[in-house]
Amino acid sequence: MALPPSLTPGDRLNIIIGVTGRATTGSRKNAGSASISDVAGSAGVSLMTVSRVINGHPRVSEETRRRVLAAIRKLNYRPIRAARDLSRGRSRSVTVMTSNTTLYGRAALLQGIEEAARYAGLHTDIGILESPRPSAVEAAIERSCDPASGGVIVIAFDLAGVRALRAIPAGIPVAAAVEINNVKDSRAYPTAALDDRAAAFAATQHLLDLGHRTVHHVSIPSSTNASARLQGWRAALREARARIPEVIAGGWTPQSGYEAGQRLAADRQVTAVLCGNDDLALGVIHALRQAGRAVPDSVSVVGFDDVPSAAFYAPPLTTVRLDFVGLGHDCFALLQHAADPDSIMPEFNAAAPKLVVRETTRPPRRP
Amino acid sequence: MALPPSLTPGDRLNIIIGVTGRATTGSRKNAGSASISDVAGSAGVSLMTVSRVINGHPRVSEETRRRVLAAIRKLNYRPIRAARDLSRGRSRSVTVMTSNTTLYGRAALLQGIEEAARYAGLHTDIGILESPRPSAVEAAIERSCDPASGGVIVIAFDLAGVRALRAIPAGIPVAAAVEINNVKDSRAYPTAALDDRAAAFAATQHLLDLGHRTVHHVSIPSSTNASARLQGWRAALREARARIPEVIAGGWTPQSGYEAGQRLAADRQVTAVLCGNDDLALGVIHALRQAGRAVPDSVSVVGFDDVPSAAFYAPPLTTVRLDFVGLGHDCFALLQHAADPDSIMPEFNAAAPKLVVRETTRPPRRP
DNA sequence: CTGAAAGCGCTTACAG
DNA sequence: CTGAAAGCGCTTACAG
Repeated sequence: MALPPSLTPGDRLNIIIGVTGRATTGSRKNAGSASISDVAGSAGVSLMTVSRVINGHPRVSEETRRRVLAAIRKLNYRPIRAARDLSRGRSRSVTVMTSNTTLYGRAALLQGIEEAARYAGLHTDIGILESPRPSAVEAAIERSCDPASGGVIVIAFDLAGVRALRAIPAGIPVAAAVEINNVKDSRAYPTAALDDRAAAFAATQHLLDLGHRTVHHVSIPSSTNASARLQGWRAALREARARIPEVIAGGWTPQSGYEAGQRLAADRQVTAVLCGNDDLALGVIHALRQAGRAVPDSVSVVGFDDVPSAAFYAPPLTTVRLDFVGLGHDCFALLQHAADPDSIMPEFNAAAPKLVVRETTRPPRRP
Repeated sequence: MALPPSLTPGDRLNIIIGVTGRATTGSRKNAGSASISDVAGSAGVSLMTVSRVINGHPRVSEETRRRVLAAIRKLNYRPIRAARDLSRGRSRSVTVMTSNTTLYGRAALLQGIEEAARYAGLHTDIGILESPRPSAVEAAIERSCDPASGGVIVIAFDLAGVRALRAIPAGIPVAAAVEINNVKDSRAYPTAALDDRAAAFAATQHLLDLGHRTVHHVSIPSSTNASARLQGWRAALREARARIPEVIAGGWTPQSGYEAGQRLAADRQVTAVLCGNDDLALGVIHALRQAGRAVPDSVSVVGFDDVPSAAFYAPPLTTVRLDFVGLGHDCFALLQHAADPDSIMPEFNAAAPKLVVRETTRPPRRP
C-alpha cells in the first residue's frame, strides 16, 4: 500500500481529527450519523435555520450561523443526499449513459461532463450500456433513469447509445453527444457534436495534397452511411475527383485495425489510409509493417482522436485532434438548458478538430 | 448524428410506445411522473402491495401482481431513487473515488467495480480527486461522501487516493484498491491489491535472465519507497547480486516517459529498463530511438499493465498484464463484506500478474 | 432574521 | 396474502 512508511494505521484517527477537527462520537439511528435536528438541538435553533445555513441562505445572522456551524462541526454532520433530493423533487446528479468507458473518446467525454457537473454542484453517475440489443438498452434505462434525475447525458456515438437516447423516458432532462449534428435530430433532442465531417475532410485532403490518388478508409462501428467521418472523407475524395474505395468496417480496437490492415496490405493500390480512430490506425500500421509495407514509406496512415500516446508511436501518428473534454462541457451546458428552458441557449466551446501532421504521412513513392 | 437515415425524429414517440408499451400520459407534480399511490389507485390495491410487487416480495397473489404490473405499465411508473434510499436508510449506490479516470488502470478498475455493482443491483457514481492537496481531498469527500452511501471504494494508487481513504468519515462502508497489501494497513481498511511485487520481480528477472547486468527503473508517481513495484524490482536485483541503480521518477504519461528516456539514453551503461506502466515505456522507447539507441537492439524495455495497444506498438511491447477489471470485482466484494461484517470474507479472484514477452526485450549486445 | 407545519415518495415494522 | 400508520431527513411554502 502506498502509505508513507512513517505512518502507521493507528494514525488514521489522528489524521481525521487533525485535518477536520471532527469528533468521532455521536452514534444514532442512521448509520451513526447526526441529523439536521440533532444539529438544531445542539445549536439551540430550529431545524429551518440549520437548513438555511447549510444552503448558504443569506438571511441568517452571523452569530446564529457561527453557532450552527460549530454544532455541525461538533456533531460531524453532513446532509443525507436522499433526503435533500426527495424534498427538492429533483436529484442533484446527472447520469451519463455510455458503452465501454475504457475507450479514449468516452473516457475523455465522461471526464468533461464530470468536471462541468462538479463545477455546477452536481454528482455524476454512470449507466453502462452493455449491448445495443433493445432488451439490454431497456434494462439499462430501467436501472439508471431515475424519474427525478437531475438529467441524463447519453453518449450516442454508437447504436446502443442512439437507442438509449430514444428510449429515455419523457420528463427527464436529456442531452446527447452525437457523431453528427443534423437539423432534424437536434429538433428531437438537444445534441452536441464535434465537427467530425470537417475533420475527416481535412485529413483526407491532407493525404490528397501529398499526391495520393485516393484514400482508403477503415471505419469505426458508429460510422453508418450517414456517419460524419464518412461524409467528410467522401466529400474530399469527390471534390478531388478521386475514386471512392469501398469502406473497410473496423471495430474500436487495435486488433480490429490489425485485421483491416491485413486486407489493405494485400492490395497494392493502397497508398493512403484514413482510420476511424487512433487505435485502429495502430493496428493497421502494425499489419502493414508485418506485410512488408512500411509506414509512411509505402503507405501513409492518418488516425482520428489524437490520444495521448499517438505522438509517441513509432512512427509518431498523423491524426486529427478531437476535443472530447470540451464536448463534455458543452453537453452538460446543453443539459442545463434542457432542464430549464427559460435559460439561454449555451454557446459551444469545444475546440474545432485540428489536423496534427506527424510522421505517418508523406507523398506516395514514384513508381 | 448516428440515426439511421430512414428514421425521422417523429418516430421517437412511436419507438418509445412500441418498445415499451408505455403511454406518455399522466402529468403530475413531480416532473410529470406517476407515484406509487397513483399505481395503487389505478390497480385498486394499497400502496403497500405495489411496493411488494416492485420489490419482488413473494407473498403477493398472482392475480394481484398482474393487476399491479398492468397499472405500472399503464402509468409508466418507476420508483424515485431518493424516496427509496431515504426510507431504507441506505442508498443503493457505491461511489468510486479516484483521480483521472482516463488513465488505463483506473478506467479498467472503474469498469470492474461498475460491473460488479450493477450485478448486485447498485449504481455507481464517481467522485473525482482533482489534486492530492488536503483541502482538495477534503472538498472531494465533502462533495461525494453521502453519510447514507451504500459504500465508497477508493482507488488509492496515488497520494490523493491514500489521503482520501484516510479521510472517509466513519460510518460509511469503505474498501480500497491499493498498490500493495500489507498486514498493518489491511487491518485499518479492507484493501485489495494485485501482486505488483511479484509482477515487478518477474519482469526484472526476465531481463536478468536475458543476460543484462542490471535493470534500470522508471517509476510511476505512486511508487514511494514502499512501492510494491519498486520492492519487486529491487528484490530481483538483490537476489541476482546486481547493482541497484537510482530510480528515475516518472509521471503517468508517455511524455514523462519520454523525458526519463532522454536521461536514460545519455547513459551508455543502460541496457535494460523496467517502466512503471506501458505509457511510460512508450515514451522511453521513443526517446531511446531518437537518441539512436534502438529497442531492443541496444536497450531492452519492459512495461507494466498490458494496455490493449501494447501488442501493436512498434516493436510490440514486453509487459506485465494486470487484471484491473478483476481487481475491481474484488474491491466490490470487499465492500459488500465491509457493509455487512456478518458476511463471509470474499475470495479474491483477480488473475495473477502475467509477464507477456513480446519484442522489446532480448539479450544485451556483446561489446 | 427565525420557526412550525406539511409534504416529498417510498419502506419498515406491526396488524389482521 | 393485504393494509393503515409512522417515519426516513430534508426543503418548500407560509407566517411572524
